[in-house]
Amino acid sequence: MEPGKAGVGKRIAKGSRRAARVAKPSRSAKRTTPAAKAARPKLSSGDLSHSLGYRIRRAQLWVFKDVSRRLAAFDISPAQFSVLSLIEANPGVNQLAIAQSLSIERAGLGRLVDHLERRGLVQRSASAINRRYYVLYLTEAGTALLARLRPAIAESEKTLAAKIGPRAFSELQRALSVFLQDP
Amino acid sequence: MEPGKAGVGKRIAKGSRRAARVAKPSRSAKRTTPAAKAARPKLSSGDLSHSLGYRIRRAQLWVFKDVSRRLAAFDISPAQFSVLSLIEANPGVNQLAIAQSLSIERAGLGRLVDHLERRGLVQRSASAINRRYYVLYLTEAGTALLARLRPAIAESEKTLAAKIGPRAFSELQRALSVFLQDP
DNA sequence: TATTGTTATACTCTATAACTATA
DNA sequence: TATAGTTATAGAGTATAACAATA
Repeated sequence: MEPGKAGVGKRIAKGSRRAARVAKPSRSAKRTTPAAKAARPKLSSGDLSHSLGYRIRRAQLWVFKDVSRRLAAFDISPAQFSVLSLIEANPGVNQLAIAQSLSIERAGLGRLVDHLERRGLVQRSASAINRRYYVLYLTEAGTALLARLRPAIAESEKTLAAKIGPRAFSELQRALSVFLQDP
Repeated sequence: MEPGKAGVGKRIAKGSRRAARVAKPSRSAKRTTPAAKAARPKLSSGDLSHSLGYRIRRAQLWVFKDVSRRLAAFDISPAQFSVLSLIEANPGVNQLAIAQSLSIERAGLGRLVDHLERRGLVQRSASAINRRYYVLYLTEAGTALLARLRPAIAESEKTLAAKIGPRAFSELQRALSVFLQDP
């Protein structure tokens, strides 16, 4: 069958009014279902659930959702936490080294550090020996915040370990350690 | 130390010319380093490498990079592959069921299905019994493409298994299976 | 009134590319 | 010529919010 055949691609504009957007504040949405969601017949996941990529994505969704929720109490994202941790472990690093270590684009990392600097968590100063570099340090505020973030991360892991069992948790940690080497 | 003190936040506009953007086509960039990248001293990852979230992200980077590269040969993303797989395993599903099963927003899924429909891989037709529904089926082209995608995924997993060892691979699969249950 | 799907908006990530300043 | 960093841009993904059609 060729692409674009047999009724495929019809979809007559079902609601083509636009540009209304009056921002009516009342009638606050609740478009996520309360119940009647459990009453739906579950989908077969087919081969998908056997694929490693799918499983890793499920794991990431689970773990990141919980970690993000806990870090959000400090207005910090997982990526920001990683950067703070790396700066603390390597005082005076430059931005490119962090970007490469975390597999983040240097442009994106620059914006991220901008934000941390504006919040007074990171000090960015020009290197004396090579003026192309910015060297990064945690401020006292950054060090203090990081000390409060770590227990939040630990709480998250403890919760997961309790949910899946400490044995399964440590096996998971061990199995994932193969990815810590170079990419 | 308060935020915004002691030289923090200075950053004197180091290159404030903008709006040049002439799109000179020659001199094609090569801004990623050829060598001299191995010569850099490696960063200490500090506590970060012990955190589960960090390990899962490393794993995801590794696996998705390889899978994406292989699927890109068919101009398909991992998310599109998942949707095609789910439609094949559940002919006649509606969009919301897929979105919930994959933890994708329904708005984003709509755009994704739009794309697959335009390529003639998915047929989207109105349900006869409930006219709010679109029911989704793979076209013959979609079925045929999926049959060619699966070996690409299998190749990727085989490559990883060879790299880390079949024992480590199956332990990884088993350890990750705890996330297949409900979130 | 609740549900399915679409559209719009915004914000983040990612990936490129071009540019400045420096080496 | 190569490197560190910034800026701009475009594409995805995510998260809301509003809306139409339908139940």
